[in-house]
Amino acid sequence: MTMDANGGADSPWQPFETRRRNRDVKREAVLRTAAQMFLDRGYQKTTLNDVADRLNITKPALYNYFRSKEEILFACWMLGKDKAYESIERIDSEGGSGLVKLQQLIRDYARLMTMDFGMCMVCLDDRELSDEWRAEVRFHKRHVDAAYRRYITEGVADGSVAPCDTKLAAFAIGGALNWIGHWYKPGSRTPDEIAEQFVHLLTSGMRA
Amino acid sequence: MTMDANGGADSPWQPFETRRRNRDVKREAVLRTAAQMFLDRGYQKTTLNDVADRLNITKPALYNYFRSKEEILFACWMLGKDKAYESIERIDSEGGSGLVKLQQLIRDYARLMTMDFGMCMVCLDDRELSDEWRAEVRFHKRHVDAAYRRYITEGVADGSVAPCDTKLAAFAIGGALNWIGHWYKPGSRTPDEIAEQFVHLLTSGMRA
Amino acid sequence: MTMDANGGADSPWQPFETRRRNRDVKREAVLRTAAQMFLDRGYQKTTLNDVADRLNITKPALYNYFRSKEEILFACWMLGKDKAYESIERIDSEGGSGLVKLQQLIRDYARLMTMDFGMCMVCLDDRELSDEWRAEVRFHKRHVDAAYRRYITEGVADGSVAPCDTKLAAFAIGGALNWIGHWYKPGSRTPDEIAEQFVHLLTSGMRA
Amino acid sequence: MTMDANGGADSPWQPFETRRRNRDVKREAVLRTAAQMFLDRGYQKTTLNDVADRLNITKPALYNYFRSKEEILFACWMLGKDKAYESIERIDSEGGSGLVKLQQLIRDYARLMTMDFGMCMVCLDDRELSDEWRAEVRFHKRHVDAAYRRYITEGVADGSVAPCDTKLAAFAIGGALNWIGHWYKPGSRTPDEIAEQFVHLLTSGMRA
DNA sequence: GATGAATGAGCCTTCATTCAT
DNA sequence: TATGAATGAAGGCTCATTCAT
Repeated sequence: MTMDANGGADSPWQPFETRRRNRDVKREAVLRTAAQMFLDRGYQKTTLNDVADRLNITKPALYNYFRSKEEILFACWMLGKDKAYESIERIDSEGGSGLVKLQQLIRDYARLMTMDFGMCMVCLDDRELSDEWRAEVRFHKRHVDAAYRRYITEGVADGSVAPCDTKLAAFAIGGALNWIGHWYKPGSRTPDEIAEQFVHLLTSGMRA
Repeated sequence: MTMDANGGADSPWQPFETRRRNRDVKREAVLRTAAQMFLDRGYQKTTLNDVADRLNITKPALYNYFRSKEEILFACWMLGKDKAYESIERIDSEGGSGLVKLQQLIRDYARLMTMDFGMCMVCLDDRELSDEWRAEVRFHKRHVDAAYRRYITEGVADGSVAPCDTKLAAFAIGGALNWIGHWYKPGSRTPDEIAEQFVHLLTSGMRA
Repeated sequence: MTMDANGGADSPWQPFETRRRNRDVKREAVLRTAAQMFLDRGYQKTTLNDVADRLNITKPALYNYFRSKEEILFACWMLGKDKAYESIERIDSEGGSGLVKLQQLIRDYARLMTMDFGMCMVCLDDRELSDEWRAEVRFHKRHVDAAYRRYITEGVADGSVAPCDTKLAAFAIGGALNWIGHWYKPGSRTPDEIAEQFVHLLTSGMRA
Repeated sequence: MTMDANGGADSPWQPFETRRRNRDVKREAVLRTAAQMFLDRGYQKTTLNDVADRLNITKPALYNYFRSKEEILFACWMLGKDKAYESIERIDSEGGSGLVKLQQLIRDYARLMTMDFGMCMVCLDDRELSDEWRAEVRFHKRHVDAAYRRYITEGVADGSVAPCDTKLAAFAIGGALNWIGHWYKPGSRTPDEIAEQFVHLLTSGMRA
């Protein structure tokens, strides 16, 4: 088998940097495949053999990239979380009224819910995780939830949002958004259309 | 160690005594216990031994009331479905504007989501079920979903609801409500309070 | 439910003799039903529930007539054995040359193999029985086998049968006959036709 | 207690050592061990644990070679069938009178019945198999049976065999031979002696 | 890095049998 | 005599994980 072009000249050993990059590429492939299968048939009903088969490798090979099935699940969750955190950080840095920030978060989060790793956050059950990891997941869940509440509270304070039960309002909005992950299938409506509609549907009743 | 300290509280099976009563009572006790445990730790991670232990019986005794673990899951789901159907039928029979009907459904459904069997409908994964049963569950899910859409459509027609993307609006409302099952814990807010708040939050932006 | 005619006048308690007779009738019904089912689907794959269902009673009711499933199997075997013993006794008492006796035994045994209890002797596996019962069954098997050998030996002695390896000849004849139980289905050939043909087939080569 | 005293004799799995060899060798070892145990104590009463124990492995390891217990049973049967088919093919290719062919088949089949896989064909109950496999087994059974009938018919046609009821004659011969599997124990008579005697016993009465 | 083989733990389900009524 | 309910024991199968190569 000839070596492909992306490595060292003639040596069968690719340079360290290339090897590490290959490794990361493969790790991510495992992750993406696993995420899709977890979403498709459920975490418990997806065996590592299933995942390995789809990747054309064998089960033990997965252990080169992850220490356990649970770690794969955790990593899926973390990828989604990163996206959510990025949104929140960007929104916070951009400023604006509470309502504007809330609308931006809804927009971003709706789009996230139409993507694999976003779906993982709400479709996979954190009770599959060990105590430690579950604690971390729940911590991040609360962080996202806190952002909703914070924006609503800010909105009420700055007059852009009508007074309401902040906690329940955040749950309602979060629920509507999270649920996207449960019903979205690529098809009639694009993620952007969904996002805009949800911004409208979820905030038109909240304006001051 | 006292004999009944560990949770056999409302089990109709007294440990080794007085175990003669109505079959249906027992069947329902199995169902309620199983539902709680499924919700608490997940369907897959709940073993029939766990369920039986909590009921002070042995695993095979469960098979007097259900033919399989899966049938228990299905029965849990069906109980929740019955409640939802009752609501829809009552609302349909009582009449009123589309908006009123929608509000009534939100109210009922929010309360349902705070009860065990209601939670089962949204927290348990229908992919655990065999094809046949899953098909039935999904049929009923669509029936409930159709009610949301119907009320919205009626509201738009009778002028009580502002024109909107009916399908997405139904998903948004349904999602917010379904999600209650994922976060509700008896505590700060009563089911009725939640129901009223959700009626307000989810419909104030939809009025014509 | 009115009492049927076979008991005491007006008393709901039938006289002792009648009750005992009823009991025997029922016991035999259990036996016949069980035998047919054992033959039809195998001993292990026939559950006591199956048997009870076909009799329109419940499983524990069977225990009024038999102490265990194994005892039913044993009883089936014994019924077949009784028939075989009767044949042998009758043949011995009637006398005749060895060949005549052998032919008579073949005739009787072939017919027995077309009847339920006869089939039980060869189609049911005595390894299902406990050591004690199995020992008894095997004792009787040897007794029947011994009859074959005895008649052959007598035949050789009295000149009606050509000299041969007695033991193997008995096995060959016994095997051909026993196998009838494995293939016989009521249909093209009657038990009597089979019996006569087998007499011919199995002894025409043995004549002196 | 010595380590290898208990029967791991010909197991390719040395207890905890040197377990690297050909996959087919191991698969066949599983098969042979299972066949012996099925014959010895019956299919149902042989657990996979029993089989695994005797092979010095654990139960799930068996699943590397077979997908189910039933498949093991089926494979045992097929091995016996292959031998029978080989005989028939060879006999057909060698030609000769119907009687000669029949005698040759009796000879081969009698020897087969003294070997493990041959015994499996007649001592194991095909009702243990699923519908599909049972159908295949029965198809092959009929094929072998058809060979007996064919040779007899040919013999009658070519004058080497006296006219007779072909079907019953085939059953008689087949039964006598199959039964060998039920009584044969290595001991007083060698397989070859048995084979020769059976050729004589079963055909001397059939000559034209 | 990848694989074939093996393991240990566990779970659902079945069923003969018992017992109180 | 018959039953509904319950049990104990066991078995087949799955699967994440490990290990030697």
